[in-house]
Amino acid sequence: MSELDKPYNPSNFETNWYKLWEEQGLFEPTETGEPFCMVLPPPNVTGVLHIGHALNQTLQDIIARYKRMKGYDVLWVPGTDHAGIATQNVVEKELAKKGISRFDLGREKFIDEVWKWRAEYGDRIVDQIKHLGSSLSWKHQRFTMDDDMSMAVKTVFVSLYNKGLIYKGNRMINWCPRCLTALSDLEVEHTDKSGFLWYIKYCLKNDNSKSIIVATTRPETLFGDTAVAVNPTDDRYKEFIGKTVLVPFVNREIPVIADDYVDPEFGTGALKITPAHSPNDFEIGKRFNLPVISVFTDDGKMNNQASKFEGLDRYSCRELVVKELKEAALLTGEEQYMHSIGHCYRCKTETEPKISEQWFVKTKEMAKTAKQAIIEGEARFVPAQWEKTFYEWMDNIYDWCISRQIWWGHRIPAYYCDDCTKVVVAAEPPEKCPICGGNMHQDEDVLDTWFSSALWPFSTLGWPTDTKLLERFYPNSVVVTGFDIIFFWVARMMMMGITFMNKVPFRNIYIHALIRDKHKQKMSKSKGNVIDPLVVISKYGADSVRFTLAALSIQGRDILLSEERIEGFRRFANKIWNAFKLIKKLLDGRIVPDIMPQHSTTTASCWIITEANQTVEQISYNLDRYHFHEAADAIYGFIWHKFCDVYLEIAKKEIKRHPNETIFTLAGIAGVVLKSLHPFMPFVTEEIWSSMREILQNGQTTYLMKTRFPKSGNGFLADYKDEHKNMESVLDAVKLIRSLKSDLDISTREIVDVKLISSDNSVFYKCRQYIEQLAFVRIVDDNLTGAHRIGDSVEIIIEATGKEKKKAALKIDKEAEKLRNRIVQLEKRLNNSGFLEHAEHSVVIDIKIEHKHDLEQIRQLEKKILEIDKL
RNA sequence: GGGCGAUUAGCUCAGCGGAAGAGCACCUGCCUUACAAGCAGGUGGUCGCAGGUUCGAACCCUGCAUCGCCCA
Repeated sequence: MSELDKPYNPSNFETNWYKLWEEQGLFEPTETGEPFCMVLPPPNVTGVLHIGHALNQTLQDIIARYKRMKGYDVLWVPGTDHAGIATQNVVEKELAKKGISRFDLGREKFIDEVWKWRAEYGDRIVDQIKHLGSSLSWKHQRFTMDDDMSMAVKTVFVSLYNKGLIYKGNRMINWCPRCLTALSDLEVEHTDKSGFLWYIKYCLKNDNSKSIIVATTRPETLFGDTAVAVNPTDDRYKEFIGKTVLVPFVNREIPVIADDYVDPEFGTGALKITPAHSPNDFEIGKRFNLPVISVFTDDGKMNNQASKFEGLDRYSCRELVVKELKEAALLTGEEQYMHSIGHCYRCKTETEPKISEQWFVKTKEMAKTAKQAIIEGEARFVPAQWEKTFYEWMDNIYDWCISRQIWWGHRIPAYYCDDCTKVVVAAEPPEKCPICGGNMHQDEDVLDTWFSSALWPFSTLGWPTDTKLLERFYPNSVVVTGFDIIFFWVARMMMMGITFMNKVPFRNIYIHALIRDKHKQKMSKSKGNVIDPLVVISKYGADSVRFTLAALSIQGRDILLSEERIEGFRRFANKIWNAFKLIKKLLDGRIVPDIMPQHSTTTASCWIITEANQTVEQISYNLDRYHFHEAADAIYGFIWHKFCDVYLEIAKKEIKRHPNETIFTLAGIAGVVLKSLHPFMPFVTEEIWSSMREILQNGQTTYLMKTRFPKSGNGFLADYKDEHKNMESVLDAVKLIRSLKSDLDISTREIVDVKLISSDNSVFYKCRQYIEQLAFVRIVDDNLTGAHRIGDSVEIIIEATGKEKKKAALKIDKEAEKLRNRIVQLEKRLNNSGFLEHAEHSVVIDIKIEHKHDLEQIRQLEKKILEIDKL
């Protein structure tokens, strides 16, 4: 028994197809056709597939399959990211369960543990990806810590260092006291939190009676204060400038300084200056040559600068300081205050600004070039609105802190001499110091994970080796990603790509939305509103999940996803399944002739071919510009409301009247449907294709995946304008009859007599069988008296009693009302000389035609109303 | 504080100068030989507010309001 004879159940076949496609090498590039390349944004090796991945990959897979079917040579590079901090955290947690810290193991053994972990769990997300149907070129799979990826990283580092674009410097960075590493600006998430603004009294040295009150959100940093600053124009504090005040608890003498930076409106207009713990204060400190006194240890505790508070963590210290200030009458106020606090993007711990010696990439020039490339159209954002955001960021970029004080990652290829100050930066470790011959030791730090992913579009293709792959597939065609990593990833790929390949890394940058729940809430485990792609795939099938994500992908809008939506599109999959069950039955094993008639002869065939032609055009047009929603909508509407609702219904009988014509059209359109749906729903379409192999493929074995995407206007698909118009008139009549029958309380399936009146009756006579079949009527020539309905091209009459007629007439009244309003509108325009003079000629003509048509219709309607009134 | 975006049917959104559309939801009939996971019919909107440009505005411009996101 073929699968098609059973009810639709995607779990019966999805996994098998993926295995087959992969085994047959259908995901790999073929070296024929125009090259088309994408790199998958590499998911974290520690990660599990979430719905965001599902969206990202669905869209890419639609592109990949579509392009393949269009004859492109598609390379879609898969891979995973070593995710430095995240992975290290995961493995450290595992070890902690056994009571072991990474310091117990030491660097080498710890790294071994991470590799072991990777060997065991690293393929988890890769397996999950396959459930989605993503047609990734697995033979080209990469991991950011592979040897050749490491070589690319080292080569880039050395080159940038030699160009002076990488330097080591002592600067203010963001520090995570839990991960114990520096972070880049981007890796700090700012969120508004409710805190307090405390007002603290700093007494004048030698004059306890006078004091200056500062406002601060961080009283625990006062041990690091080295000045109090006021605005030079602030009259309140003029007398204090240049004087000395005492830091509470430690009584350190610090100056009162005047600086424009201070906002007199904020707090008391006086600021405590702690250069070691605030970027702004650090700048002021530089201007005034203030000492920099750090009060925290690396793990966020108070150090020996905090006198008796030493050893407390930052938060308890804050509490205690406030309490004791209160007791000492140095706290003059306390108010609720919302302020923005930085958090580590990996562990959500509050970060600390910290002065530290780190490695940096000079980004200003590279950013300028990257921006220029977008301006000149070398690469293009879709939707274009992201350009502005991109420019904004590139204009305000700071140097990128790339060193991390962790162990898992690409170790910085810088070597220091044990005996002198020589530093060697090289891909290969130097044996001896080139100056003094001393031993060299490598920098302890590793690089920011994003440093290696910035090279992804060319490192995965073999760079720095000059490979065929690189030559063929760089620049990549498009990169598809979420807006949340435009800066983390896209911008850095742009900078690195241009610097090392002299070309942008990709021509198009498609930015997709974020997925939220149906209440517009972000999905999060703590809220319990996550949709697990693997769960919904097993419930509804990957095809339904994919189609849902594509259908909801409207440019520039967030996706509001719920299981109900997926369920809805599963109905669509089911509809398709059943439609093909019917097609198979209708074709009854007949092989479609090789030579198809060049011109269709029946009205219904011409109509459905025309509709299919237009649908294929719409899908191509919209996929080419990344309008996934519109493309999905076109195929959905065509299949359900044109092919199933109309053509298949007609075909049930038409196949007896015009067997050849109908078989050819049915099979032809069936092929078009499967092919144009395949990028969206690869599994069910391939399954149906295979079960109809004899019929649709003339007995040959081919994968649907390998067939060509339907082309509009290719001889089979064409616009049969006249017949299409005729069919629309027929469908108009059907709609009128169904509606009138419903108003007359005649059941849908009850066959009644109907009379059609039209200025050109030939169409309705030619197609009378369609009408009779679809509307369940008998078309008669007798002059019926009864209820009427008037449409655009035809008037219909069904016999009815007076009472029913009155009921049906209500509708006519309503229609007449609408029509009259419309005519008034049209006449207003036609009587407006401005309109006649300025409007485009064709518009005026259209309006005139419409007006004439409406007048004719209202005339008929009013005639009917008169007749009915006489009853 | 700076920037970006949104505001159209009950909900989610198309439309982005020629006069209001879809899907879902809802209501009413139907167990109809592919599908009740279905079929047929139907209800529903001064397109956020106020000005302006235009013969003509949901669409362009200017303000305002509300919401969301990013950056400081």
